[in-house]
Amino acid sequence: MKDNLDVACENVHSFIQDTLYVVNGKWKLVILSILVNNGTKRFGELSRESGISPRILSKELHELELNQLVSRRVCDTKPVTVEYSSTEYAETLKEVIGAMIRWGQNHRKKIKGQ
Amino acid sequence: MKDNLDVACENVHSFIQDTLYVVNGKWKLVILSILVNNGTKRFGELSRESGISPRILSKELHELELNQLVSRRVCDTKPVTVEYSSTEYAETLKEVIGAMIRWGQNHRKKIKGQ
DNA sequence: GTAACCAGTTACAAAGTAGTAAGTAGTTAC
DNA sequence: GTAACTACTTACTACTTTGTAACTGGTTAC
Repeated sequence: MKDNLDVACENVHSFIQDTLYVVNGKWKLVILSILVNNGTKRFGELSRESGISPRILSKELHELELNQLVSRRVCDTKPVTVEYSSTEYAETLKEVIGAMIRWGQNHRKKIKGQ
Repeated sequence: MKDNLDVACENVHSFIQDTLYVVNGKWKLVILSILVNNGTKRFGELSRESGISPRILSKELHELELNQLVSRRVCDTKPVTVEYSSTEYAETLKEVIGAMIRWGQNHRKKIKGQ
């Protein structure tokens, strides 16, 4: 026991909680997966593509920025636009995001088959 | 773009949502990480070790059972005890759980260093 | 000046989530 | 019979999260 994951800590679950604290809610990992996979997006693009309403999107992006997972850049285009990108630190979440994408794909297959 | 994770789907984020739908909330991944890492636990043990109150724990275990991630076994001991184990299907979540544990560890290190 | 586009924000309502505290039910030890 | 242990369940409360709809403020095109 305890060695089936390459971690041998007694309170392994506290690390899970730390991670969940940062990427909590319905949307943060969705936003990050879009930015990490597809690159920079504007506010409106993100809202349309993810289906997140402006209010929520704005809040989530603020929180992601606080945790240095997303960076915001204002462009002086004719109607001002704002670009959001995933940071270098967000790249460290790729493993988590990738694992969740693969599990979701597999799970959908499993559910369909039943 | 789009090839930095080994998935090339337009709506990769919908798979994330599928996964989140199954392991949503503050506690499901914590419970699973305990069962996957430490093996079978009784109801009371799980409650004490995780700090989850009986009400919530009961609810979460029911939902995990519905999704075939946890199995319940009643033992006819003197005061009846109930054993909860992670299922084979839960093993497929190891990648997700492991990734989150490693990220949590790394993140805690990063926060401390700042 | 009116309409349109962008990036939000505000007010409000609804729904979901978590927690506490106490109770139930069955068995056992004294 | 009373207390204690197990595994829950119930009632109630409080808080958080999410959503909708409408509005702000700045710029441009007609």
